Amino acid sequence: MIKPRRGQPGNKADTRSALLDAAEALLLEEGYPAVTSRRVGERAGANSALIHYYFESMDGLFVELFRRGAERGLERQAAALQSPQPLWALWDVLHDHINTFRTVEFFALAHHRPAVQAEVVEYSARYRQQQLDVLTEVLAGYGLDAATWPPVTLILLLGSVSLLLLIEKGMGFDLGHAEMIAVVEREIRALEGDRFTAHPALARRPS
Amino acid sequence: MIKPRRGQPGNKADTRSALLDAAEALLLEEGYPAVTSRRVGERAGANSALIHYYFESMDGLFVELFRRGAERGLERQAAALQSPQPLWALWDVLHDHINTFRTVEFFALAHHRPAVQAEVVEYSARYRQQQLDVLTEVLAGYGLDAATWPPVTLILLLGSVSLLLLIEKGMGFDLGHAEMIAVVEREIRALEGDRFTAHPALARRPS
DNA sequence: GTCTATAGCTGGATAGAC
DNA sequence: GTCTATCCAGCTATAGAC
Repeated sequence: MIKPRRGQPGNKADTRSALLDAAEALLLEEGYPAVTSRRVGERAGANSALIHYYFESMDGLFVELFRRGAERGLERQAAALQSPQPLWALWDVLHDHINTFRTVEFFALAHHRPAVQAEVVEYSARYRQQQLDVLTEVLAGYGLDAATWPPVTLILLLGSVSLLLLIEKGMGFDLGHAEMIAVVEREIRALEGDRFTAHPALARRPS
Repeated sequence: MIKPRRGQPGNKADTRSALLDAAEALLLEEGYPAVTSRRVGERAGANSALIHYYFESMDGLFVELFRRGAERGLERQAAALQSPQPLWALWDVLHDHINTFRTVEFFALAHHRPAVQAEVVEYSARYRQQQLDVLTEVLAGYGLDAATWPPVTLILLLGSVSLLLLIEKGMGFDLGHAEMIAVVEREIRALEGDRFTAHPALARRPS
């Protein structure tokens, strides 16, 4: 449990990862303005000058950080979509607050760092396309009329509702949230039936 | 059309407003990180020290700026809700990209300025309550079953969809947006009938 | 690879003249 | 009220020793 410092034996070449990990922790705990070269270096137990050695610039660090998280998210979503109940699984993934917090911070960052924006747009398209590829067939299998409810609209509804709910909840405001969640889950149930297993987040929570 | 400088006759005591206007312009054009004391002062044709004279701190400026805009928005929303077609009118108001951009910037700001967060939460509640007060009756009048579709859920759906669409559009990403808008407007039409008048934004646009 | 040291800039805030 | 001048802090980035 000793926090290893860089440059010691046994910790060779993962300074790069340590910097990314430190940046991610700061991003989640305090938001992107807290992700400065000095603080990232300090938190990683390394020198801030190394950020420029590994990533060229703060822009490079942010882009790399976003990519790493987005790739993980895509894999996680792909796994969820392969569940026997892809709608429930997708709802659970979207409803994860850590993921959403990350997303919101990068949306905000994208406003002012063109390099980040390009990355966010590219991965947004990949996320949505992946959802579409799987759910188009699944929803047709549920007997949903694609002319009336194009799959992409259900995807957007799920995504937008969970985003807004999590943003608001993060600020300590939740007027109407319970009703909204009840309605969403009722509609999922109408298509996909009752959840087979418990909500992963609940299952993971110690009783 | 001459940009007046502070301190000249005929422009007496509105330096305060000029500072707020400058801050707002910067916020909308470049996002909140561009709203610095120096730049606000410069843009307002005034001295940056005056920000501390009028608002005590940058925090004070942001809070005041948010309040001013939020009050205007509330009035605008109240007017929309009194329309003969309140759902169409609300959809139009929510769909306004300037307003939404403002909102998103302040959501982001709220993450790191507790004073701003408190303000955002308070006004969020007032917005939603105002929507509820009017639409609860209206929707009942349309014959909508409140047990199945509580009014607050429709309000949240409209709000969340327009927020996500505008965020994405702002980044140059709009996969599925057309389908989503078509579905939303179809559902509004089912409740409230065809729009009586053209979309205000379209009506305002020069041919 | 990792460090120290530092240049160069921009920010918020305040003191005090007018 | 409005300005100038200034303090102090924090940031990114780079040069160069080890």
